[in-house]
Amino acid sequence: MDQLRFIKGSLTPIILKLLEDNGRMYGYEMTKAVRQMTGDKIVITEAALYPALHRLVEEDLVETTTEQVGGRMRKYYSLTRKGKKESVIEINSMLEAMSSIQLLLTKKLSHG
Amino acid sequence: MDQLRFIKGSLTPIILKLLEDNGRMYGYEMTKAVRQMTGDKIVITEAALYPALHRLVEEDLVETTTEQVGGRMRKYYSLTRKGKKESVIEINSMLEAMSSIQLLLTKKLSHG
DNA sequence: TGCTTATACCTAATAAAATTAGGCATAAGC
DNA sequence: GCTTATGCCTAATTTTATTAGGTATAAGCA
Repeated sequence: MDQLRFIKGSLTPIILKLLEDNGRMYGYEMTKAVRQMTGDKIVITEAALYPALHRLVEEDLVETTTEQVGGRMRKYYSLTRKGKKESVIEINSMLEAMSSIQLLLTKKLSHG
Repeated sequence: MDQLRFIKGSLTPIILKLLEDNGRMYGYEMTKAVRQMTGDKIVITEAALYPALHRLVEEDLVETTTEQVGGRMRKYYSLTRKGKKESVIEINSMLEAMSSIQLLLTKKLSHG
């Protein structure tokens, strides 16, 4: 069981879903959560995650609060009001698209 | 019913599936086939398709034969022996990845 | 006849998003 | 004292699609 291909474009909806379900999370926690929940099948690297989070902040879908925990800083990310609306759309749009692709890849594509 | 988001990375497996099922096809035919089969929900543009086909030829997964039909040239693409093996892997890998992402986006992602 | 649409191939420039390959620092485990 | 885990991040590159076209033949219709 090695790691699956990571589907490009799925990172943003995954982040939004995590925040939708958990209220707030910090980056490192997200990477661990996804690994754990998928048994390492889906691995979100920090190099992909942080730029994606910063994009979401830029788009005003996500906001941050920073806290000191132990001797380290933790930056919590959570959905803005706009982000809560958009995440529903984004997640459903991704799911619909994947269903169509699955159909294409599953059924016999005879043509002619 | 407008057009869905196109999932990045799905184009190659879709091409391979089309060729697997139909033996050989030409580019324009593929764009029409996918539109028709998905009711325009998935639209493969020629600007994405042709570079992808050329990449597959470069990788020796796909080969071409050119025929004159009417007054126009048609370039047929088909799987090489290597392409037939790889397409099974590629398609299954994509399907597995999508299943995992669907689970992530569907179930409650509580953490902690 | 002349205009538009369909067929059929393609490229160039750009943008978007991930990968590769790190850096930096604190804390915990052995 | 060394390694692993926690926790943030960036820069350069690569991959892949989008935007915006070009070229040409054939068919449909007014």
